[in-house]
Amino acid sequence: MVLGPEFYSQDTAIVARLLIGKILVSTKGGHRTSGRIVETEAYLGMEDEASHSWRGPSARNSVMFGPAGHIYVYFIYGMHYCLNIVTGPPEVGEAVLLRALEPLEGLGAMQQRRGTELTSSLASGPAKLVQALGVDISDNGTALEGAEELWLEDDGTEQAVSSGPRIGISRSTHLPLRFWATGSPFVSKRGTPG
DNA sequence: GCAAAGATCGGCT
DNA sequence: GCCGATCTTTGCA
Repeated sequence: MVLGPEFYSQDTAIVARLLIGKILVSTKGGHRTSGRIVETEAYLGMEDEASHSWRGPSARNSVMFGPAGHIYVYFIYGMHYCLNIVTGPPEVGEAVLLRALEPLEGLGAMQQRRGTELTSSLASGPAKLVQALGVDISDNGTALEGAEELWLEDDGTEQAVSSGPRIGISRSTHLPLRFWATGSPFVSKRGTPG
């Protein structure tokens, strides 16, 4: 089944945890590619100084203050995009960063886009999964439900989930808002724990 | 206006 | 484990 707004409107940390095991599907560029989400991070509103939204709405983060279930894509480090899903009520500006996928469909297209044949390197990082699925800034602000190029599915898989501090940030580092599929070899490297 | 940091990755030591 | 690539956004003058 395809997930709808009532799913994304829940508490952001809950959504981040529930997203582990769900399937992200892309048909961009005429290739069907998909992967199971194995790692996410929650980014909250003004109490979370690591979140783009903590100082309030701006030109870049405005999508975070829009409807839940929409996509927030941003450009970082001069060369990478990251993919987020807007969550919670619109006025607080919260979202979940997708950090890693286990590749399922369209391995050939992913290998071509990523320039590697190593399955464990195709989508094991936030910028990697964006590249593997052909996502770019044109997806910023689009809705997941009813989309023709990018959406999420639930195939009923039950997945054990671990949690811990987020990666690659310098503020609010103590918050345990990172979630990953316990024992999965497809999570991003810098987050070692099982 | 300018300077610095940033939710990263890949290559090299 | 460290470093450079590369450019947008933000903070401060």
